[in-house]
Amino acid sequence: MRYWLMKSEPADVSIDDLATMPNQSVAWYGVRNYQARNFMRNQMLVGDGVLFYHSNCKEPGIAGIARVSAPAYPDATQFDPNSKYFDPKATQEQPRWFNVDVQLVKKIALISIAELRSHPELANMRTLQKGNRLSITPLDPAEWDFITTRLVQK
DNA sequence: GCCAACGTTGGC
DNA sequence: GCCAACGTTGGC
Repeated sequence: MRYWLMKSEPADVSIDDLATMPNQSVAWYGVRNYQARNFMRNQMLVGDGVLFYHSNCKEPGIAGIARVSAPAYPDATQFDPNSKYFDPKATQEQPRWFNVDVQLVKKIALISIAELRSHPELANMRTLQKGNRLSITPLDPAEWDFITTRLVQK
């Protein structure tokens, strides 16, 4: 069992959007970075813990707790010429991009990036490092525990 | 809107 | 295989 932080732009898919999806589950489509793809394809398992993070928005931060609900499979948007995620070099026989499904566990009161930065326990979180842009990052179990037991409001 | 940081592309 | 140029990310 691993733990992950996954960034989503709320203008695209927000925590409230996730809550309205069938089974409160969504395909994590659109990842076009090899490192993030490899995390999904090679390491993520059903049941892994996910922090759902709102990025590139007015109030960046952790907006909810989620879980991996399906193992990686080819990202459908790479085959769709009308999608902004279309990849002409991808084929059905040799897909280039993969995604897992992510399911809501619960929405939480937003934990802002400023709050995350204020805790020394979280100083090594990759999302908080200068220049980090990776949209999927592994979390230490200690970081997951700290956030889900100390920072999530009851 | 700015811009630092980073990943990808493509000419050589 | 190097590396400059370019495009993107994402907090501020």
